[in-house]
Amino acid sequence: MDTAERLIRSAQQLLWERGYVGTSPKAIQQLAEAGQGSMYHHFTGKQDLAFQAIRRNAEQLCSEADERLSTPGTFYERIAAYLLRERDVLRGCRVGRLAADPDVLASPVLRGLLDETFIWLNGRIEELLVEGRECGEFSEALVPSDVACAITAVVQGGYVLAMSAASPEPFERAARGALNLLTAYTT
Amino acid sequence: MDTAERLIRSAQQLLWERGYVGTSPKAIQQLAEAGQGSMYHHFTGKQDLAFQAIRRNAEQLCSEADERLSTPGTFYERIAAYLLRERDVLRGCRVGRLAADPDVLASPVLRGLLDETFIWLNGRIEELLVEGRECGEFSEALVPSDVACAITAVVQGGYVLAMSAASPEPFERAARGALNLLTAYTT
DNA sequence: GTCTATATAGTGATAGAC
DNA sequence: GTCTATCACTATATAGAC
Repeated sequence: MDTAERLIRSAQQLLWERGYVGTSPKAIQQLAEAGQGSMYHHFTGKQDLAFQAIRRNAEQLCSEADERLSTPGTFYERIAAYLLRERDVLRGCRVGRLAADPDVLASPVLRGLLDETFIWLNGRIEELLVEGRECGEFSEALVPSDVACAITAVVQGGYVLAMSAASPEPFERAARGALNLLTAYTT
Repeated sequence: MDTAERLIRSAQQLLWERGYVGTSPKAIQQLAEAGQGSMYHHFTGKQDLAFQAIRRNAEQLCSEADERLSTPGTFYERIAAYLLRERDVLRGCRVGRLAADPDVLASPVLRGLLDETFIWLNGRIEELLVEGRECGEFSEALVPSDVACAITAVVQGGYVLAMSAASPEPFERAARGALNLLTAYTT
């Protein structure tokens, strides 16, 4: 694996674990076993490297989510598969965590990566709800665009609660709670 | 207002806006118009001051939430009043934001403040759901402990989505989505 | 209680040799 | 492409005068 690749992967890991402000170029270099000079040869600076690392993390998140959401079964089951999938909850969300980072919020280009990710995720869930409603699995009273957003939010908020508690339990309860509510709209 | 109080309030504001890692003692001093010496006279260091500021922010959050949750009306209406209350969504949650901060997570005493806050908030919402179920407003199929957690998570996740989008809209949709789901369980 | 001076370490980047 | 040197700046404190 070449140096640029090692730098990106190290940045991916550290951004996930510590956010942008909490991650220094030096820490990335050490984890990647690369020198100062290497990093600034391959990337223009911290933000450039972070951009590529965050994009990579976002792609992986979308890919993993899509896997569960595309599972066979009813639409309810597919959403349940997504919400209840095994996760290392206490690592937090590799994308959502950055939404609390002042430097990310101040940078339209970095924040844009988060925005895109959630737009995609939300849209994907909304599709399932729309289809589920059309085929009669969900009640007509269900509002797909709002409920999709609520489901996405439950996951992100579940991480926040779990990190605060230093326990995966609040995440799991929130996920079960969302499904419990969704059940009421299944016919 | 005395110096210690000004320092605490300045810290409250900066911690809310920028998190713990993103807030330096110097920035707090400048906002409070206090000198280096003053701060270290009244507090043992950054963490001590932050602890008191976060506790204050947490108390205010609980107090404001309780106000809406204690409103007159049906239990559904009280939860709706909480979810739909006017907020400056793009400021984020003054407590939840810190759940992404590596230094806060590494400090049991700081993290404990977040944990306590969400335990209280969750418990308060669960009470309403339990009472609402007992009086027949909600279906017996509703699981209060899980749904309470989901509601708390929707709010926290709503902030994450809104900050990412630099728009309050995702928060509002998530809140409406949660209520849309809850409606299905009202009799 | 508040001030200024000082200290150690870290941050984010640039320069130029190899 | 990588290395070391250097830089200006900030972070988080401590010391001691006033």
